[in-house]
Amino acid sequence: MHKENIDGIFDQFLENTLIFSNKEVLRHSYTPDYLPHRKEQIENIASIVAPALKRETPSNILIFGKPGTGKTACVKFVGKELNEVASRKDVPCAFLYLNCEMVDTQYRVLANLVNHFGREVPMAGWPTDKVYVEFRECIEERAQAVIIVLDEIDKLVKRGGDDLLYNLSRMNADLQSAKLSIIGISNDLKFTSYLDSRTLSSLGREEIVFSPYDAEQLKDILKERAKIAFKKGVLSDGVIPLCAAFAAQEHGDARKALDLLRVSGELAEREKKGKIMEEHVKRGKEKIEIDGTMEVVKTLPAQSKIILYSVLLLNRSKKDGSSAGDVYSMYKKLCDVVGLDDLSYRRVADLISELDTLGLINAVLMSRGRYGRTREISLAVPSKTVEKAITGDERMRVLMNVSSKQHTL
DNA sequence: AATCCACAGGAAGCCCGGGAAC
DNA sequence: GTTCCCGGGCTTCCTGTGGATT
Repeated sequence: MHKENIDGIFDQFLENTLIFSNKEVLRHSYTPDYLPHRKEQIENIASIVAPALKRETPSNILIFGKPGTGKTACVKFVGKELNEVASRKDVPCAFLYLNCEMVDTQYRVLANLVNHFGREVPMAGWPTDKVYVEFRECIEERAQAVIIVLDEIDKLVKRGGDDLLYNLSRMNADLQSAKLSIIGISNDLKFTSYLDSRTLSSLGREEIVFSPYDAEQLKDILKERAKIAFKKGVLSDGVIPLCAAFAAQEHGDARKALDLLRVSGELAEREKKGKIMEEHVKRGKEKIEIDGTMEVVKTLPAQSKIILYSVLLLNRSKKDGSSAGDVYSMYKKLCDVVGLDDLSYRRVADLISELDTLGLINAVLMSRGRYGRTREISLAVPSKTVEKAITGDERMRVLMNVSSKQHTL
């Protein structure tokens, strides 16, 4: 009897998929078999990488493009094909993918690579050069052609991993039989300015740019996925164009378009509607924005939460943006209220920059002439959402009692 | 033209914890 | 245990700077 009950609970969710037939297709982890409007780039990458199959060294590649322009998907696609051909023809060839957002230091990248070949290297503890030696032995041993994909390579470089790139790009010279080449993927066009010129000339032998999708192209992408993702006839006509139009506004980000389509579907499903309407897309857009900021703010470290709350309070009492100095003195007061030690100005300045890159605040460098140079800081997301997310944290609850009037400067 | 504000942001170094090796 | 190495968070000290005011 109990069992029946439990089954019943899940049946409710499993059977009621009026909308989706395969939701996975709409997630970004999914690599599709067909990438509309990227034929040129795929062929380009493939032609550069192809020498690996003839036991020659492929040139290194740098790939640039805004988020959601299909860089990762294309590279992974080529990699998959390459691995297939290589194993069919019995050519020793390895195509390794690493995301430098997670694996963001020289040591960790190397350790990851070596572990990939089945040798054990601890994730900490060894001197770096020892890991280098290990890596070289790995690939020499099998006389492999190794293609390393470093996704979000700009993150690695900004955190001081440029040594790694230098060393890797130079390594080819003293390899006996193995071949090594690197594909770097970056969102940031200017990241090359952080690189040593020798590294750059080797790494950027080939450059490929992925331009943002326009609304028409996004429509094609969405249509392609929608075929697999949804049951027949659940999409009303305006849905895909609307998703595409919203995403086109946001720099042609295909991921956002897919997210929007998925969330719209989920909304429709939750309401037990058999059809996704344009209205679902509009609400879906709001939901994504709010959920996104909630999540980001909630996971912020305590110090950053206090800084963000300072910006919020200052924004409420002033019309224009506040200076970094204002934020800091407010921050110190709030630290006192919460009962946390305050950090140095220098440190807070860095945390402010982080909040800026997260898109939670806008920090614009302004020169006020005689009155100095400072960043004018304002909130970039709805203050209600931020307030809700921060005061949801037990430790921050006392901040609810602080009104902006009490603490104007 | 010189001054000078209110910071920006680089460099160096400290301290800690995680982990390996001896 | 002691002694290494790595990397993150943080502080201290520092030099650099756009432009309104003098």
